[in-house]
Amino acid sequence: MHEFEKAVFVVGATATGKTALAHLIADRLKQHGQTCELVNIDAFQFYRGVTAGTAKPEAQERLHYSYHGIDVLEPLESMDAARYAEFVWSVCRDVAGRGHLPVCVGGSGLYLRSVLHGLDPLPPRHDELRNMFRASAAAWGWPELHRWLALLDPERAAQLHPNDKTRIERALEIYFQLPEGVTSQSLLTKSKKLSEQEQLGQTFIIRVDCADTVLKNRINTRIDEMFAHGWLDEVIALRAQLGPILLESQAFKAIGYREIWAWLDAFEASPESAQGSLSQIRQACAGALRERIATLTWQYVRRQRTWNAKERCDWAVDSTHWAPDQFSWDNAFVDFLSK
RNA sequence: GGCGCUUUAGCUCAGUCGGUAGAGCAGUAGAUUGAAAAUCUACGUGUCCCCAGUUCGAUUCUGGGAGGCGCCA
Repeated sequence: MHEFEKAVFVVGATATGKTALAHLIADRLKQHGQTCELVNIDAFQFYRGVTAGTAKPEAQERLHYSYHGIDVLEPLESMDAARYAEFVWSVCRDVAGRGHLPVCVGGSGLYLRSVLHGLDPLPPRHDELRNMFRASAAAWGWPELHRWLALLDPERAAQLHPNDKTRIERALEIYFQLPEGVTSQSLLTKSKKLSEQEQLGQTFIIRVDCADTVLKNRINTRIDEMFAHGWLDEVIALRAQLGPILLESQAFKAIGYREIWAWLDAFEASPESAQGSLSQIRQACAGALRERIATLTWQYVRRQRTWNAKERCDWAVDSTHWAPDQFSWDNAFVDFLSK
């Protein structure tokens, strides 16, 4: 099974330098006559208007490296992992058709997984069903829906904790879309460890990581840069344009957006807002809010590392002392490129 | 200087009508099959500010001291 021919993946936790490494690879290969095109595998960079907080590459970089998969959705639209994999595969085929090399960059574990290995043929996302389940859960609580699931799909229910609302909801959504007599478990074939699962093409996986203290500093610096790039104004504008419905959107699940929103609410409700100026808001952003966002980002790093540890790694790059001019190719990577 | 409040986990604070204590957040580990930067799970010994007194027993009561906050001077 080949969903795409040949692709390089640059993966790793946030702020470890995936993008810089991908650009370096593209530049070096260009010198040897090989053109790369970059493909975003980040679950938030595809939303238009949600920019400052998602560390998207600069506009010139997007052109220069022929980026795909950035700003392809409106802020209130949503994506799912299976659709996303289809998109990446088709982009990679196009890129290969031009004789270029696709380099996929990103840190979203489930999305990487679905691109690298594919997902089993379960029924798709179904928002009407989800809304029904959510209404029931609001009345009865998720443990009650878990008990219900235990009657309908006992095998799946046994795997899920009664509080795991995301997965209970998904399991019910699957159950109600399957023909009678077909169980979700009977459709599952991908139960092997990720590192042992079949690959859907010829892939080379580069994993970037960085020492904790350095990474924490980079995260802080990056958050400062995000605010300097107008993160706050971006949230203010989106809020005025689209309103509270944004809080329900997938795009706004990106770290920091809901936190900034809540801070704006609190600020407007406070007495200081009467004579409050934007500079006061910016000051506050440099304080407690910034801390909170750094904490959330670090927690995310930990989750990414837990996930990444289970995926194959062909070349581990340590970006702690990042020096592009001293960077040398890994032999396995050279072999992969020449194949 | 006087009066009041306060001192308990890395932080914010509960609580023990006297039997050595627990939430949230943080932290650590793990999970993850179409929301994934999401979501979920597990993990809690800390001179209960210090000294003395009462008591079988004090983090808890009493007295003194020290730090913090507030009000009055």
